[in-house]
Amino acid sequence: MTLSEENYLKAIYHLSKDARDEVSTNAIADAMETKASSVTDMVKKLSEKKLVKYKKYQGVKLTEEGRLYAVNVIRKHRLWEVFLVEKLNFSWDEVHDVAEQLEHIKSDKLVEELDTFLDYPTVDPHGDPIPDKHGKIQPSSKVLLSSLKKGEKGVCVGVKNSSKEFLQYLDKLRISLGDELTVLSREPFDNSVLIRINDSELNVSSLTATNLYVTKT
Amino acid sequence: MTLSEENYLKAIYHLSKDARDEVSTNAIADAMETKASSVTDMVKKLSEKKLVKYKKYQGVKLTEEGRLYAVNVIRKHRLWEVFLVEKLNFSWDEVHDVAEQLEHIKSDKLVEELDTFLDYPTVDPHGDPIPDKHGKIQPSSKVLLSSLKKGEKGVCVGVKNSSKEFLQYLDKLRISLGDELTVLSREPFDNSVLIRINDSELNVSSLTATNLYVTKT
DNA sequence: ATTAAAATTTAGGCAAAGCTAAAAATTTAT
DNA sequence: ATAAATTTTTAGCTTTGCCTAAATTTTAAT
Repeated sequence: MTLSEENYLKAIYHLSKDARDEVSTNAIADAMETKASSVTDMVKKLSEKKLVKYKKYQGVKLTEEGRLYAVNVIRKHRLWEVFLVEKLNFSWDEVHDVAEQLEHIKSDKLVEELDTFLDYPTVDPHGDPIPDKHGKIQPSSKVLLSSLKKGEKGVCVGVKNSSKEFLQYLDKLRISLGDELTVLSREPFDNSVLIRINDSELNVSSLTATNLYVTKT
Repeated sequence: MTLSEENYLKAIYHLSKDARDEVSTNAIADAMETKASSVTDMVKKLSEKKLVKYKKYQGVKLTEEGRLYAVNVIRKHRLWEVFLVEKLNFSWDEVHDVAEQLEHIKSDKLVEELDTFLDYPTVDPHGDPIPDKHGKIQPSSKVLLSSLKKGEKGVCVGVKNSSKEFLQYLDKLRISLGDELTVLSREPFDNSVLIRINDSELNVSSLTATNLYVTKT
């Protein structure tokens, strides 16, 4: 399996929220920053390999084999992200490009040993679930901070908008990955949220609260 | 820089023990398991990029820039080997293929953080020196067990012949990487060596002693 | 129901990196 | 010193993955 084929499978997987719906050529081209004609070429190739189901002009859909392959690449990507953040001092926003390369390294032993070394993590640094080696995925449990009710607690696991500005703003607020927080109150007027975090109280704007993911605890 | 270019630079580096001598097209082709004509093509390309010095029919030689690039790939390869052996339970003979892939991952931060995480190792699991980030290499200090004199001590750091048979034989003798040993006596008749290792005495054949690297301590 | 617009595919090309076979240069051997 | 053998290069072809432009199909609009 080539690097390019793996990237196509991954893109198709991410584009099909629902396993039954078909993904359009243009959607894939946009996601991969390539041209529709290139997508058509590759999709034919993947189709011959029985990794996708494809009918001209009708869009494309992963076969079970293709899905498993894609999920395995995602498993590797997310395990490497955990490694980078927990062991090599990378921050949330720095991991993506490197994990994008590491996910293509081929070695089953490597993946399983890495999983063991990291103590079998279940979510990556963005709060997304890590598929197990059989391709099973726990449904994501992350929710937006804005959806927590008064009194509920959570742990910061990721951001929706990962722009540099937002990440730097979070740094300024001293909010970082893994921090625990409690919702003290919510302000109906402007939808801002008062939270307790790192032993101090902080009022978070609606915009911030709708861009910060937490897992309820 | 493409993966293929990196592999050529690395091969040329390994083939030129002496920085001044020129490496032949055929030697590169053999080392890389490719054809001489392919080598000629690539060498022209590297020459245009000023990474090698090349004159038709005269062989090829790394420029300083090319040498630095090659050494950096080797640095990454050896750091990953240390990681695989020390953190992920790989054995000496399993690391090569995976390190061969990992050495091409592009991220300066990754390399420096990995170096820190591993506590700045100076040799890889085969006893070969790890270049520093400026391309400086400590001369290798590994010697063959057969060269140690009576009373000298060393640490096992690698093998000359890395055949499966030999590695399995070492396992059977309970000799493994990092073990300390002392030469108790040498037998002039058959060049075998009596050593103390892991709190027991062991007589090692000449063939074994000439295939096992140690660093003197 | 046509026609216009949008999406998709086909056709034809390009660059990278490899190959084989033939030509050219160099080295070795008589 | 010349011929034979070896090494290296050139020429031309292949595959992968991408591109543009043109053709085709599907979808949307009147």
